[in-house]
Amino acid sequence: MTPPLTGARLSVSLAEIAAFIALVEHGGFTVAARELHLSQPGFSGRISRLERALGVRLVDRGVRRLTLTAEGRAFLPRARQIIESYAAGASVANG
Amino acid sequence: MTPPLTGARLSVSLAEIAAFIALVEHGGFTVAARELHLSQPGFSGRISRLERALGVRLVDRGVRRLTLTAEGRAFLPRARQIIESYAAGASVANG
DNA sequence: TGCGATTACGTATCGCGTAAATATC
DNA sequence: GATATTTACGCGATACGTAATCGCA
Repeated sequence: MTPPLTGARLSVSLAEIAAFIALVEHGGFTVAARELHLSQPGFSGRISRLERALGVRLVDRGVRRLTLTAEGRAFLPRARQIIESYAAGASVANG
Repeated sequence: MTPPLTGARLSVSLAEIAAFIALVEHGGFTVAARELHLSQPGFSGRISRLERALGVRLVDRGVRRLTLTAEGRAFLPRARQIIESYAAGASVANG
């Protein structure tokens, strides 16, 4: 019925998951934030909230080139699935 | 990159999507609310916010037996996919 | 009339922006 | 020393619970 969700919270919003994808695709907080029309601290907050909800670090900070943790790499395809499913559901819902 | 998302908002939380699934599985607001340890108005709010974010009605109110709208039926399998993907991603993330 | 869902409303929490601080190279 | 991210902090918005109301059979 309801899957295990080992320690993870459901308080996550799709905006936070989309932010993580954007972060990876743009290769940095600054660019991704600009792309999402968000301030840098606001964007950083979204990533932090996602990590806190998952109880795990997704990205390695302080490196010139952005790198994901092992958990981040593992989570990325799932994140894409989530957004894809939602987009499909939304388009089916309102035409 | 970022899918179309026709009019739908990303402000949706997974808790709201899970609420929709619980509503269907338990067949009513009252039971589903109790099952999620939420007050009835709180639960009703979650469903309303999801509908507002999608810009579409998911359930037919005022009917003795709970019935979904066509959009609700279409959205349901996507909702399940979303929660499934998140559960998979979360378990992969923190073991 | 009775049960189920919504509305009203107060409160606590959250989310984001501006400004300041910190860290890495 | 410059660029990139986090922290501090304040304000506006959101989410939930309690209480009251509405609606349908």
